[in-house]
Amino acid sequence: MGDAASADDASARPVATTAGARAWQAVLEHVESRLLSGDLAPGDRLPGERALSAELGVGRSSVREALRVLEVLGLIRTQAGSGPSAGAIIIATPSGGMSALMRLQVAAHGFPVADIVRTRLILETAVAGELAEAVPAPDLAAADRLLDAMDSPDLVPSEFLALDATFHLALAEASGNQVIAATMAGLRSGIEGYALAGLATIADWGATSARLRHEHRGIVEAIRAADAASARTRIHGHISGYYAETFVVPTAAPPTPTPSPTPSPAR
Amino acid sequence: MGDAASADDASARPVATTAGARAWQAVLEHVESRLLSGDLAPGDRLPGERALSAELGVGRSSVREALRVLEVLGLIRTQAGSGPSAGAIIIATPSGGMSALMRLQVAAHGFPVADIVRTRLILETAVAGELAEAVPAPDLAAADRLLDAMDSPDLVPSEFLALDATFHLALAEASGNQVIAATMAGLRSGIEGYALAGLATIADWGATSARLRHEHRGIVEAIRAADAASARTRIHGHISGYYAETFVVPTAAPPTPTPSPTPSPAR
DNA sequence: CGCGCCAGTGTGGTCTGACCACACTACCAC
DNA sequence: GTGGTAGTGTGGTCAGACCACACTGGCGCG
Repeated sequence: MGDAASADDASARPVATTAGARAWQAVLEHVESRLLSGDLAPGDRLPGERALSAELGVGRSSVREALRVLEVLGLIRTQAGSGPSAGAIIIATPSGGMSALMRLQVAAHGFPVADIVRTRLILETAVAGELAEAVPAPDLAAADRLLDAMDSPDLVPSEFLALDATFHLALAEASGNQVIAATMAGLRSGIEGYALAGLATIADWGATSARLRHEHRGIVEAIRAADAASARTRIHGHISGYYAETFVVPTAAPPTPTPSPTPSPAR
Repeated sequence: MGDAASADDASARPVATTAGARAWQAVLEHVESRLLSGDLAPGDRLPGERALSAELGVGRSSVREALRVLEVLGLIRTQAGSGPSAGAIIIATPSGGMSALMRLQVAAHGFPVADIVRTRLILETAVAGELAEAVPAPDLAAADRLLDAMDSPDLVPSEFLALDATFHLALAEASGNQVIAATMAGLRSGIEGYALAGLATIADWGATSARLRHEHRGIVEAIRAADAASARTRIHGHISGYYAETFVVPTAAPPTPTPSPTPSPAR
């Protein structure tokens, strides 16, 4: 299947509101085209299932199958009852869909954990570097709050890990790149189980958490100091260090390239 | 999954085979747990919809909604009829799900096109660097074939672009990182429409395509020469160059960091 | 005996109609 | 005016019924 363009590709590109071998795909395409045309935008309500069913000439079950997909993909939120907040409402929360995708693919052995870690390494290293180089200093308030919360001495490891994950996500969000932020959320979700399992292999949690906290501070510090090289190196060591400590994940990639960016285009 | 508003970290983790406010979620969780336990693996057939329905005590429609999600996410392939290839079969083809996710999120304005391009830049630059540094020289045969195909003089622009996309995907696949390969496939799918639209803004297609072909050769050449720095710089310039030429997408990130991998701190 | 056709069977795909729980709305009694 | 209640429309779920399809097996013909 790894052949050239369009081998599988679940949804064809007919674009037409109709068409589609399967009825539910027609619904998906209809919604997509209305989204692309600007007819539908985040915040809008989709027609009711029965209305959509009648409008497209398909059964309600088919409409529901499509809506289910949209819901899992983080495109809509459904709410029973009546009133302004009821029905299927367009939202754009990719992290949910990304998380579901990653978790299931890991479960089905579609994504090796090592690949996820390596991808995290690449993305986070790049994010740290970008944050450090960002001209208008990025807003790290959320990250700071999380670091403070992680200093609380009575956190159980799993709580600490949750804060840790949120901290890394906060950095990605601070970069302003929504694709990276959502991808990071998904990656983390995919390896969550493994990170928790790795917890058991840590001998001295106190020492490890202290080290992690220190590394976190160092990363934020490097970003604030606009020291991209240091930020990249630190975050790379931080991530690969944790996985090296908990379970064997060949990090493969070199610690990190030095920055030396060209002066740079504005943005 | 409706974590839109509140802190989204840990949510949707019931894990239990049962549970789940909605019936279709129970099915999803059941499949996921069987996947995690190794009870189900790629290549296996899921029980029939009717059997699953009876087994879990939910209606067939609910089972179907869950299967639809699994199908879109690239986890299963369904085939009507009878025989060994019929039914719902576990596969692990994340690129399909990733593509659907990206396309729809872009359509719903959940993902700005600029962020996708920036992410592509980061991933591809890293991939090029890794390929150049890979100890057992990576297999670039697929990439070579695509480059040869792109030399054909009678390609229409859209065909050329399709080959171009496949070439970039081939590089990602050569890196052996499935997460990156799938992500790249998704990213490309999300901006496909924009790339095609940008085609119209190119004045001299012949010159542009010649330049692209030359840049491609240069990238592969740098990788073969194990010149990571050059590979990174070239691919960064290649990608940002095309988008700069077709439509305004602030590439933001600096051309690319120089390599200087761990082992040999040359320079 | 061998080959080809065809009913049988089980699968996913779809539709229909029904019921439930819920949330909001409107109305009516006090 | 205030309170509660019936009404209405939504998604959520279920049950049953077809259909198209692909494979299986047996039957009949050569």
